[in-house]
Amino acid sequence: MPPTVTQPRREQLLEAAAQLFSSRGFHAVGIDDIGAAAGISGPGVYRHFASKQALLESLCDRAMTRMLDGAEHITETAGDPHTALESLVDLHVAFTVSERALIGVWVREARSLSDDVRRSLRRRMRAYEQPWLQVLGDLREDLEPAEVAVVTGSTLAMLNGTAFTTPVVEPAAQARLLRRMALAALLARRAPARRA
Amino acid sequence: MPPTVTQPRREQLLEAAAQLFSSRGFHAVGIDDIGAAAGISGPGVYRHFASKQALLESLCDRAMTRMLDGAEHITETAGDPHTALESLVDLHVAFTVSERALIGVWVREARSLSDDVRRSLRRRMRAYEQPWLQVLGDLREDLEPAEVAVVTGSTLAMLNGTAFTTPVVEPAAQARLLRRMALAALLARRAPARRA
DNA sequence: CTGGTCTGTGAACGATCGCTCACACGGTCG
DNA sequence: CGACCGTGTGAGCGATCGTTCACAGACCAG
Repeated sequence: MPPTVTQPRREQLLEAAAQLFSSRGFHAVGIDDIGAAAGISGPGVYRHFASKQALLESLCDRAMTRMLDGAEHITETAGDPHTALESLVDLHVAFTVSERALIGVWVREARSLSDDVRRSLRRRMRAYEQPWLQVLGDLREDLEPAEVAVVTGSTLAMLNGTAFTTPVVEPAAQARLLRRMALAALLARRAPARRA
Repeated sequence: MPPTVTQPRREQLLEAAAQLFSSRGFHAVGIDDIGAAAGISGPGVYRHFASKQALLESLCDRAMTRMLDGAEHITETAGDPHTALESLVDLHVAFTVSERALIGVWVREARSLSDDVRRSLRRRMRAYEQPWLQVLGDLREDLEPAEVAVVTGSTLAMLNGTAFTTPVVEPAAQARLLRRMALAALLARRAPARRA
């Protein structure tokens, strides 16, 4: 076994909190639980974070930052709309696989944020959705802008939903399935292809 | 205006709790809030429910019962697999529209239930998904059973996800969109139909 | 009228929990 | 060495909140 490089305490706390908040919920997790999961106990957490709220804010901020970092990279290398959409889907699917806990926290615990922080994060979320709306608006001229938004939001909800179910197939296979489903949902026009 | 028939207090409490739990979260809502929203105050709630937990259990039980009631009705009148699947989708879409609050409570607050109750409800949820797995297994011979389960769960997650977003188009239009997306996602095989 | 049940109230209790505080230990610097 | 700083601890405070309790009015039966 290679020598285990111990992460800085702050990082341990963030990962512990992500796991705990995601599985048990923000209000059901105590400061003592978080500290214990990171190897210290109780009030030691306050040497690294100002409050339990601040921990939650750091987690949601981190989730949003990581999503935006990837999305920015996509829009730069934009090809034709269809491949761009495929790239966006692939990116988000990969994110739901690699950052399950962060997704779960963001989706389920955003309500527990202060109004200011929640508004700010929602703004950044809209920025994340912007390329989706742009690309899908080009591909789906049969839809009004509001409908494009609904389709985008529902697709993201489907992908994010995997953070709430225990995985039952290997991650790669699940990613392929989700990719196909997402693209089908995004591009579904009237009279979906029906096979004999 | 017809004379307003005042609902029994117990029903007022359930609806108030559904709204509050769904929008603010179980732990963030106080007994006083629930009572106030139902026209009584604080401890009066305990004349109708044994505890706050019991209220949550009643709500989740009600959500599951209403879902199962409808699903049972479908499997009786089963036609060919494809129309059966369409009926299942239509039913669930209608449910997400008419029972937004209950869906939100069930999806986000199931963690706050006792282990016993949660297990029982999860069992009933599997019963609800059973016809989906049956029908979809017939239609998608390219998938293994575990994959059929993933596709079903993801589709339901997409539909349920609408409980978390403020509706932006009229309900009927949203229902049509969701129906088409769900069917496309459920039936998406490799190489989704690509248009010029 | 009298006794009983149902439903409501305000006051208060008890437990939980986020958070603060006084203190301790190990490093580093002058 | 001694001062300081970063990091940890256990004890305890203060507030919130679910819950209980004693009591009161409405309604009904006998």
